Order: sequence, then C-alpha cells, then structure tokens
Amino acid sequence: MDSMVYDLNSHLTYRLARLQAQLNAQASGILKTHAQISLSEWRVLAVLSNPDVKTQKDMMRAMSLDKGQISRTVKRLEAKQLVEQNAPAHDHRQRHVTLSERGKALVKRIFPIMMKRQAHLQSEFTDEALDTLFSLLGKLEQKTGPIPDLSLIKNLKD
Amino acid sequence: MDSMVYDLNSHLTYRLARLQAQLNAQASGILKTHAQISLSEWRVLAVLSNPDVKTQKDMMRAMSLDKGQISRTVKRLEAKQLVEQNAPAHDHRQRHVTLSERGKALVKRIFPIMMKRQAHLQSEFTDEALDTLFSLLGKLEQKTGPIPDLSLIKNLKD
DNA sequence: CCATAATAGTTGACCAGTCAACTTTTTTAT
DNA sequence: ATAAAAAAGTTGACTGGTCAACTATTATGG
Repeated sequence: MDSMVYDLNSHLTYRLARLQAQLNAQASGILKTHAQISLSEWRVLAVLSNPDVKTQKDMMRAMSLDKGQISRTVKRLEAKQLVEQNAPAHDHRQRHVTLSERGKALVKRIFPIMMKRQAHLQSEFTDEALDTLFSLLGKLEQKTGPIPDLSLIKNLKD
Repeated sequence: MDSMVYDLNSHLTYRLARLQAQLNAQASGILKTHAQISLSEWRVLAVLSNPDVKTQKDMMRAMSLDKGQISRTVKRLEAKQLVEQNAPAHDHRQRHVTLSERGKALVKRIFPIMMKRQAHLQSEFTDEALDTLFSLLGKLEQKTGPIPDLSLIKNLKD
C-alpha cells in the first residue's frame, strides 16, 4: 500500500519546484534590500541593458514572459522613473522602452551584486559539472511538451 | 559594453525558472484534462495518501508549502468533496484531513498518469545521470541562504 | 480605397505564492 | 488557578503568472 505514497523528495518536479522557490526568495530578498525592486522588475531592467531589446515584444521573446506581465511591470518601472517609454514615429502601436539615467545607475549598481550571487550559487561546481547541469536541464526542457502515450492510460480507465 | 548584457540562457536561475514554468504548465494541463483539479490540489491529495500525514501542519512540513495556501486548498478540495475535515477530540485547534471515497478514487486514477509523466520526463536519463542531477540540485539548494560577502559589495558602493 | 486581418500593448479575471494579522484553543509558568 | 505565550488554522492584502477580451494602429487583399 505504501507503494502508493508519493516520495516527494525523490520527485524531480517537486525538487525543482522547491529549489526554484528558494532561489526566488533569495533573489527577491537581495533586490528588496539593495534596490527596492521586485525580481520581475529586475529582469526587465537587466534585459533592457541589451541594446537589441527595444520594445515590449522584444522583451517577450528574450525572457519568455507574458506580455501582460511585461506591460504591468514596465508601467511600475515607469512610475519609479527607472525606465522611459515613448512611441516611435513610424509605428504608434509600439512603445520603445529605455532605461532612464536612474535606471542605468541602478543596473550598474545591482549588476555586480547579482553576478556575485550567481558566482556564489555556482561556486562548488566545476565547469564540467555546470555543463552537465545545463545539459540535463536542456534534456528535461525537451520533455515538457505533451506526453505521447498518456491517452492509453486514459482509455484504459483504470 | 556588451559585458554588461545579461546572457539569460546561460543563467542558471533563469533556466531553472523557465524549466519550472514549463513543467508546471505540463502538469497543470494533465490534471485539468484528467481530473479538473489544480496542481496544488493534486499535491495535497497526493500527500494525503501518506498515512503519516493527518493535519494541515503535517502537510506543511511534508510539502514545504505555506499554511495559508494549504488552508485554502483544503477548503476547495472539501467543496469538491474530495477530502473531509474534522477536529479531533483531543485538540480542537487541529483539523484532521482525510481523503473521501471520491478523493481516494481520484488519486487511484490519477496516480499512474502522474507516474507515467515522471517516467517520461526521466526517460532519457540513465540512473547515473539522475543521481548527478539530484546531487547538483541538492548542492544548489545548499546555496539558497544569505550570501556571505555581499555586504562587501554594498559597502564599496560601486 | 476600403474592409478585414494582423500586431502591440492594455486591462480584467483568476489562481498560486508569500506575508502578516487575527481567532481559537492548548500549553506553560507563576 | 490564571495570565501569558505558543500552536493550528483562517483570512486579508499584495505580488506573480496565465489567459482571454479589448483598444488602437498598421498591413493586406480585393
């Protein structure tokens, strides 16, 4: 009967979810302490330091983030005067988003902190282990589509 | 200047977040299709098949989930008549949560589907690769506390 | 041209996750 | 015995993430 018991700790998806939650909390804490911004706000600011990213749509592709969420996040950043938005003359649907001076200063200040965190996270990994991890994550990502023969189970109705 | 650009794809935390989002969507889709329940509802049902888990507090420990969230999820499951709650005589603060007959039947039906998914996710991993992955995730989890010398950066103000 | 479709972004609705305040009940310490 | 502290849940507030409807603008086919 205990074979029916979920051993959560050995469940990949559970472990990933838990790790993800902890990493999120860590990043959020750092950003709140050092910059009074949220993680999604930071991600937008960070991606804006890439000169190829101009519009919200660009961000969408670059971060695989929902467009609604981006719209709201940009709005909040605008209220905090960290970014500026204006519609380019050639297309009034788009809005070009750019870092304000304050935004640039903030990114410049926070960036090394987040890099330090990244280094800390990876500090016990050899380059090889890191490659392995990325490769395994990549393989998992390949499997996140629909699952082939799940219908079999469904049809068996047991 | 491009050294300031976040290369998101090589960022561990970004990759984990993206993978996590995709895995969540996959699980949610399966559960919605096969059982009209949410992922957190499934997690509660699944953990209840462990006979050691009786109270909401037990679930909290077992799943590292917020107690508020558990309370609300249990309430929804109660409304769907998948679990039953009653206060034990010896302590009226607690509520013992148990699977209803419908709940047991649902778990019995969904469990193999979720196992199949798990198998699918791991299908291209050797046991060795899986061990490696768990070990790497574990190491990362060790690093999710406060970061030692972040204050140095802060004090340098650059 | 002009109606229709497509695009970029905004907004509303809903669920999940986190935090804190609050209620009720039990424990503890005097 | 009783006041204070702690425990177990509940609830409210706020943010994050996902989806769909909607607006405004631009592109396209006849």
